[in-house]
Amino acid sequence: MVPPEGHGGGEGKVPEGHARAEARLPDGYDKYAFEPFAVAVDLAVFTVRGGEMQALLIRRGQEPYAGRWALPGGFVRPDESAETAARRELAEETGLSGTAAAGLHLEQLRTYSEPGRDPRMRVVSVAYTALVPDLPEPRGGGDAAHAQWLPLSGLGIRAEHEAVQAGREGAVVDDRALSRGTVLAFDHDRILAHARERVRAKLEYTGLATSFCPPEFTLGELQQVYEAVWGTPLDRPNFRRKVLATPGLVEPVPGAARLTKGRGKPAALYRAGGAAALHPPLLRPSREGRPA
Amino acid sequence: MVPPEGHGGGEGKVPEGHARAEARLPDGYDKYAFEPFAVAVDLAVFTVRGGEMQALLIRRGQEPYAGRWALPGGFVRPDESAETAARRELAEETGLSGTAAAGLHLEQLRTYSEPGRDPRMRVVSVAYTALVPDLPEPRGGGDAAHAQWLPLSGLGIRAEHEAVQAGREGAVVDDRALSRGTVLAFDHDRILAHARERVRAKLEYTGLATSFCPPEFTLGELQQVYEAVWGTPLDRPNFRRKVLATPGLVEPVPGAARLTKGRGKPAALYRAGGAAALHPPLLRPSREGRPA
DNA sequence: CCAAAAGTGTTCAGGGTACACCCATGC
DNA sequence: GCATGGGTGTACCCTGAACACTTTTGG
Repeated sequence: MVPPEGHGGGEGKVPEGHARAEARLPDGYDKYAFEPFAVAVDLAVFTVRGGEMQALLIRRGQEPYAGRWALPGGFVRPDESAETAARRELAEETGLSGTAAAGLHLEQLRTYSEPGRDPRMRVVSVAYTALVPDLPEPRGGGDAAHAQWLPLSGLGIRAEHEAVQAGREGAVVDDRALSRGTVLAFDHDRILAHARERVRAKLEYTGLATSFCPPEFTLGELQQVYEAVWGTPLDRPNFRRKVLATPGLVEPVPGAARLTKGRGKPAALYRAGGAAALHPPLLRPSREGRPA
Repeated sequence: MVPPEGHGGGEGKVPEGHARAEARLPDGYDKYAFEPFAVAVDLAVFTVRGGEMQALLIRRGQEPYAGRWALPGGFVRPDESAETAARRELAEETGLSGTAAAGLHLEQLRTYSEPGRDPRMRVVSVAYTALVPDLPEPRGGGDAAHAQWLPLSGLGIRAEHEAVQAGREGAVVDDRALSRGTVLAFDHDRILAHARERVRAKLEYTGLATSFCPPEFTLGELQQVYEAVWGTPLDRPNFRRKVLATPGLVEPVPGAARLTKGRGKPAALYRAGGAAALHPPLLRPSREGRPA
């Protein structure tokens, strides 16, 4: 912050830059005195389909990285925040209406600003993670049907324990050891890997898993979300008890019940609870070291 | 990302903007076709002194917000990443040499991009959190001695449970209910509150607390860090056992021992362990709801 | 000898894991 | 009836909380 002044000292720390620096007013500032940064948003949109996590990706038509998959995204417009831009892109890319997209979970992940990450110009990208339920036909409704769900397993995104082996021991996964190769355009492998790790971790201590579910869901469906994201089978009785014992995670829909796959006993329905933070957390099992 | 192309579709989604948009080349792009964004870094630098968390702040000398405290920070230069810029600013502001500052914990917090956050122009700020030990004289060694440590308790930064009361129930504190008023310049109250909450949370499941300690420290000192950050007294025997039972948190310095305040039994010395992630986590007690 | 800080031992309750068992529905 | 998924009960283990106690230093 504190643009032209530097900070407190008052010696006008404007970056010298190779920019079109005109007169740098001593008491004012010149909007165009800096090397231009483009500010964009990138979206890591996840869903759970067919028992595994999938990401919404876009096939690039032009250089650089023509033909490669990339994260959806776009520029931040002059009058909007990155958050707003991300929400707008999310609605466009999922093909949902603005009001429908407003209910989706959207969360800032982190910002990627390495100078060389786009070969054409300096682009600073604020990455967001979005979680959507398994929509019937989630692609862009109109012409932008180039968006597609792809399972993470086919994208060289490593599971955490593999990455930990590749890197050093108990690192919190800020590393780039998470993506096996360069499958996606730009640094999107890294972004997607970071986003996936964040989601995996957040399922433990937040009610995030319900964002993958439709408005009303059964505990079996919720368990499938956990199992898909963590890649671990869970004990059904214990899962059930933990979820119901966690205040604010889910709340029952009074009389409702539904069959799951045409088979078995009809299951009670639940809605997402209001609480975002879970106490106690719902820990995933094993994690190299202690048993289960 | 994917600057001038939009994404895959190929319809050149360049933001229209009130910008100096000249000819928008269909296959190329114009670096200056966008409203200029300034990209800056803001630093929330914390230490533990006198039994409480303190932040490094700077007194602003000019408008806007002249006379108010602000977070240290500065612009990202054309050839550096936000990470590099943050590291550079951290070294400048703490007065440490580059090599000494390289050892400090520095971590990206999140990015603030609301259009009106700086009244003068559009500034997108990537905020970082830094943790430093209680340095003897941590201010800028030279002329920039305007940086000062201030206890958070005097800045209207709420504790988590207060913020939770103010907001809704178990929210994960992405709210602005964390800062009581507007004490700092710009949106720095909010940034500082977010940073503090992150540090508090991260102490539970990472080895971050050692970043507040000198290279060699006693378990008593480490415990004081936890107690200061969480604002809760901890049971010494249990703390001791947990820390020593957590692989990679600390490692003993073979023969060393030191007195703590001239009094009592000399304590064994420890170094920070290599592990960043703790299993099992070191949970803080109570947290409104379950006892302790 | 006393105060202060470090370090050890022990008890006890709650929560997590594992697993056995019963219920309801479609075919 | 049988397969499939939903739901309940229970025994055991282990961690974490509480607290009593010993050790080593300076005054």
